[in-house]
Amino acid sequence: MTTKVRFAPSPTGYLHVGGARTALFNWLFAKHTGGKFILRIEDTDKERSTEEAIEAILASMSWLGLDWDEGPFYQTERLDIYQKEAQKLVESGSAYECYCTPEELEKRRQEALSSRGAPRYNRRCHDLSSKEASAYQARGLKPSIRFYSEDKGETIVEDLVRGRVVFDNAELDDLIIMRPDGLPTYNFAAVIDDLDMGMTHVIRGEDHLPNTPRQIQIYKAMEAKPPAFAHLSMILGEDKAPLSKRHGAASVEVFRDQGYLSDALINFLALLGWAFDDKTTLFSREELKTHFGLDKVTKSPAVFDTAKLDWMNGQYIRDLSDAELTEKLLPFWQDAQLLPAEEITGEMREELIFLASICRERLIKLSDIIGLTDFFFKDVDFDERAVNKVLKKEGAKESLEAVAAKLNSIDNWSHQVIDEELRALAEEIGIKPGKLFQPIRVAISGRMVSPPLFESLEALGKETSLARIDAAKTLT
RNA sequence: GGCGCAUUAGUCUAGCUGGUUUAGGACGCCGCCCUCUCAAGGCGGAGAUCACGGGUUCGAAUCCCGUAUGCGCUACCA
Repeated sequence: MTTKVRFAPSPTGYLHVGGARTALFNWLFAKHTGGKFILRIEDTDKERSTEEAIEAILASMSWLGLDWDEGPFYQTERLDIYQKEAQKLVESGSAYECYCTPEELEKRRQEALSSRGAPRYNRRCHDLSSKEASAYQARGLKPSIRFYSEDKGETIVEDLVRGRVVFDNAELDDLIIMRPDGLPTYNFAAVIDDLDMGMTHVIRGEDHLPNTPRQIQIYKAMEAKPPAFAHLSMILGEDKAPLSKRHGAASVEVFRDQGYLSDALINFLALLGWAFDDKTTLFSREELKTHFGLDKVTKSPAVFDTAKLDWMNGQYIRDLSDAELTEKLLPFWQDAQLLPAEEITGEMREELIFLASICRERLIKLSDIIGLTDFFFKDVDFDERAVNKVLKKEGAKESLEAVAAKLNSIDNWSHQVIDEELRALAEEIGIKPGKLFQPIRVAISGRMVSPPLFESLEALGKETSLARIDAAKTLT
C-alpha cells in the first residue's frame, strides 16, 4: 500500500513554525515511504480565512522546499461533497438537524459550567417532530446538523507516537458537523476529505488528539476505515508557553527575512521532536528522507531554541560556496540600499564574492552581512567609542602616518602584500602588530570590529583606503 | 470543573523489550590554544539525586500506582 499524507493548514495567518514542523514531518514521511504528500487549505472559517494568508502559506511552503504532489485543495470548493455526506448521515440516523441558536447554546453552556456540570449538548433537537421542525423553519430558522455520537463504551485511538489512548464515549457530545449556512465544521470536513482523498496516515499537532475519537466515530458511522494517526507535540517558546508572535519570530517568513537558510530551518525543525540516533545533529534533506520515521518521534513538547538554530544556520552558511553565498546575500544588500536593485555582473560581482568570502565565518544570519560590510559601500560612520579608544590614543596619529606612507608605496595591492608590508612596518617601528593594525581598522571601517583587515584594505582599494586613513588623522 | 497528553542538565535529545550508564551526543555556558579585531576552528571543563512520592524486583531513568506542574480539548476555530 502506498502511503498518502497531507498538511492541512487553515489560512488565518502566516505559516507558523509549528505548522511548518507538521508539514515537514508529513513531507518526510511521504518521501521516506515513497508516498504522496498533499496540501489542503482548510478555509471553512469564513471570518478568519484570508487570501493573503493563503499566499503567505504557499510562499513559505515553497521557500522551505516542501513541495506537494496534489493540491492545494480548498474546502470551500468542496461544499457540495460535505452537504451530500452530511445528508447521508442524517438519513442513516447518525446525524440530525438542530435548531438551537448559538445564543441559546452559549447560555446553557454557562449555566452548566456555573452549576459544576459538564457543558454538554443536551440533545434537545434530537427527537424533533416534523411539526416542530416546520415551526422553526416558519420562523426563518435554518438548522445546523449535529452528529449523533455514541455515548456508551469507549473509543480507542491507536496513536503512532503516543500509543493507545482511550476515551470514554460518555465524554463526547453531539458535535455540529454542518453550520446553518452550509459550511462544514472542522471535525467533519477533515474526516470527509481525509477519506475522499485517500489518506493512509494523519500526522498533525497534539491539539487534535482529543478530536480524534470524535472523528473515529464519524468514520464508523460512515462505515469507513479510519487512517492511522500520529500526533506531534507542541512547540514552545523560551518561557515554555506555546510559541506565538509574542515570542518574536514565530512565522517562517520572518526567519526567511532575517536570513536563515531554509536548509538550516528544516534541519532544526526536524530535530524538534525527532532524533535519528544519539550522535547526529546535521542532516541534509536526503539524509532526513532516508532516516525519518514516526517511531522515532518524541512525545514531549519542545522549546524552540533560537541559539541552536543560529549555530546551525552558521554551519549551513559555511557550507555554501562563495558564489552561492553571494547569491543569497544580494537581496540583503539590495534591501539595505547598499546595492542597486538591478542584476549585478562582471567585476562588481567578483568583488562581492570576495566580500562574501571574507565574511562567511562571521555570519550567523545572512542579514548580518549589512553591519559587517556597509563601510565598503558608503562613507565611514564612526563609532564614538572606537574613536576614543583607538584613534585618540597616544601615537595613533604617528602610526597612521607611517601606515599611509607604507601603503602608498605598495604597487601590487593585494592582501598578501599588504599583510607582509604592514608586519614589516610594525617591526621597524617596534610596536606590536595588533597595536598598529587597530587604528587602521577604525580608520577604514569606523569600528573596532571588522572583517579581516588586509582583505578589507584590498577590497576597498588603495585610493579609498589611503583617503580614509588620511581623513581619520583629523580625529586623533 | 471534566477528559486527555507530557515530565532525562538552561535548551534539543539518546537510552525506556529493567543490569554492559561512573546517564551518551548537540546547542548554550566557562577555560585554554590559534589569532590583526570579531568570528570560525581545535582542545578541555562545569552542568542531570533521570519532576516528586510510594511500590514491584536481588537490581529501575527504564515496569505499576499516586501527587505536582505544564499544555491541550471541552466552539456554528481549526
